[in-house]
Amino acid sequence: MSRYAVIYRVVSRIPRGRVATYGQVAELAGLDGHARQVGYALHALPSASGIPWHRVVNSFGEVSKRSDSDSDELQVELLRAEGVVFDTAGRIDLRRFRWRVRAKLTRPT
DNA sequence: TGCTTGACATAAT
DNA sequence: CATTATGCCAAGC
Repeated sequence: MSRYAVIYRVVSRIPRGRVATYGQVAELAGLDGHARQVGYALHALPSASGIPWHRVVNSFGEVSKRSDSDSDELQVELLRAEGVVFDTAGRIDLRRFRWRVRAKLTRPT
């Protein structure tokens, strides 16, 4: 199985209205630490793949700006359409929208 | 075939 | 969470 396939599977598992970071996806995909490949996998991902790639953001909960097109805007729109709220800095409050599947990553203060 | 770049993360400063 | 440096895998040239 390609590493990409695992990544896609994990991304597909992200609940609607929730977001996950590249690092988290990488960890869940078994690519612990290889967050870069997650982003690259999504980059190579076709638009019609049905994968909710827009639910994947960087560590700051912000939509990463890529070299190509205005897909970043699209990603924001898609997330907002799912109920995800962006603050004035264009970032997501991970404390509320972070996809918690791993208690290890959650920090209940 | 080999080097550079890329939707990032983490540790150190 | 600021910046800088390093690591990882795959794709492009």
